[in-house]
Amino acid sequence: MAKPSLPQGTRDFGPDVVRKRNYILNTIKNVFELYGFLPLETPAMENLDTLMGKYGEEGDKLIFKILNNGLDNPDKEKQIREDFEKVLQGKNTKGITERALKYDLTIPFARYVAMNHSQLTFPFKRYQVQPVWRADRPQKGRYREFYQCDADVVGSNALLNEVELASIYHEVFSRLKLDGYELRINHRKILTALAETCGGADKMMDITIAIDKLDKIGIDKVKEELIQRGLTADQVNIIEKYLNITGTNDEILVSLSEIIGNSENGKKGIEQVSFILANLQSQTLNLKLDPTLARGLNYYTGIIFEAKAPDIVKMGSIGGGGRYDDLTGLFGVPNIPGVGISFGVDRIYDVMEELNLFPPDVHVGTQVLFFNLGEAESKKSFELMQQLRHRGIRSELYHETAKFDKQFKYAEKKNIPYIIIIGEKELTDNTCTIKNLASGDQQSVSAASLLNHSF
RNA sequence: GUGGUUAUAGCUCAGCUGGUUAGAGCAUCAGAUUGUGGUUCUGAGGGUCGCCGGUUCGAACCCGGUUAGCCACCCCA
Repeated sequence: MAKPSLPQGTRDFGPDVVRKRNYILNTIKNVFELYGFLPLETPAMENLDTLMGKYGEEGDKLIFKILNNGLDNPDKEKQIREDFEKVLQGKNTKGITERALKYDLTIPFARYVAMNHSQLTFPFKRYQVQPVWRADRPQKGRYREFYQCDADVVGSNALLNEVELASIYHEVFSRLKLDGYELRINHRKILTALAETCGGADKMMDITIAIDKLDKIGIDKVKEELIQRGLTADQVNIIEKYLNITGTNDEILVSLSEIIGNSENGKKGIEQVSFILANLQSQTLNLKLDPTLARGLNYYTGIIFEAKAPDIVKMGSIGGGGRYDDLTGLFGVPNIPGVGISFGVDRIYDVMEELNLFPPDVHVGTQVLFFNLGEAESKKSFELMQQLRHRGIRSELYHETAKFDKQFKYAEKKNIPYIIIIGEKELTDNTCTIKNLASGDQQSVSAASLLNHSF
C-alpha cells in the first residue's frame, strides 16, 4: 500500500493547532458580532460561471475546477470528446466542468444577495468564516486551501461603514496582541485619477500593478516596468512624483491634491479618504494613507484596505478589502453597493506563531485529571468527576488503573494543571487530594468541599 | 504556470572521492521506583535512505523522471 499523503498545499490540523486557530477565529467572530454582523455560510462549490471573470485573468487560472461525473457514459462519448477539445485549447465548457471550488467569500456573498435581495433587510451586514481554494503554487504564507473571515455591508453608500470596518481591524488585531500591524488605505478613484492625469486612463491596470510593487522592488524597477508596459517618459515622471509622496497622512493628502486634485475622480477620492481619516484619528494610530496601495481584485471601486503584518515577520498582507459599487450587478441585480474586509487566518496564525503571541492557556483543555487507583477508588472518582463536570470543570478520569508515574506523565503531556488523587486512604476518610502540578502544592479536602473548590 | 533548492528513525539532523551490518540527540517503551511526575542511570524497539527507473562488481551518495516541502517570479490572504 502506498504511503498516505495530502494534496499539495493542504494541511491537517492537530489538536494543538486547532486550539490556536480557534482562538483566532473566535476572536474575529466575537468582534464581528459585537459590530452587529450576522453569520452566513455558502457551499464549498459554486457553478463555474458564477466565479469566472470576477477575479481578473490571473484569478480565472487559479480557480479549482471540478471534473463532471459521468464522463465515461458511452452514449455521450462524441459530445464529450468535442468538449474536451475545447478544454485542450484552454476554454471552459459545461460538458467537462460545471462547478468549481470557491475562490473567495465575496463573490459567493454577492451571488447570495442577488438571489435573496427581496428578503434581506438593508443595509445587510454579514460575516462569513469558511475555507476557500486557490490552484496556486504553495510557498510561505500561501496555501491551496485556507480560511477567510469576511465582514461585508451591502446596501449602503455611507462612509461610516468604512469607518466601522477599519475599527474592526483595529479591535481584532489589538485583541490578538498584534500591535505592530499596519492598516493601509487608498482609494480606487485616486488611482484612476493618476491614470487620467498621465493621459492613460486605459493604462490603469498596468500602472497599479507596477506601483504596487514599489516597496518590494524600488522606484527604479517600477519605472522600468512602467516603460515596459508602454508608458511614455513624461507619464512616468508624473507617476514618479506621485510615488515620492511621503509624510503624515495630512501631508500626503496635500501632495495628492497638487498632483491629481484637478480631476473629478481625484477630488472625490481625496475627499472620501479625508473623511475616513478624520473619523478614525482618535481611535487608531496604525492607519496609514498609502497612495501606492493597489489591491489586485478588479471589482473594487472606492476605498481599498490592506492590513500588513508587522515588518519583522515578512509576511506581507494579512487582510484586505474595499468598496465595490455594483457586485450584485454581475448577477442581474443592480444598485446594491457594498464594502467589505477580510482576515487571512492562516497567515495571522503563522505571524502569531513567529512572534509567540498565543496566550499560554490556549493549550489547557482538561483542567482536572482524576487518578485511577483501583476499582472502588475509580468508582468514587467517577462519581465526583461527574459532579465537577456539572459545574463546568473540564475533567477526565485516567482510563485504567496504573502506576502513579504513568498517570502523572499523562497529565503533564496533556497540560492538565490539576490532578485529584482518590486512593485507599482517601476512600476511607471520604476525602480527596488535590495537587497543582505546576507548583507541586497539594492539599487534602473533604469530598463535599471539592465541589466548591476553585480550579 | 516558470525557475532554483531540499527529501535519511516519530522529530531535528550527521553520514568522507560510490565500498561490509546506515549513526547521534530528543521522543517512545521497559527497568532502577507497587501512594507522588518533571532529574538521573541502564536497557530495548524503531529506517525498502520520498517514490520509479538507469549507470556500476557494488548506490543514501552519480544520472533521468516523479511526488512533496521550502524559496524566488507571476499573482495573492
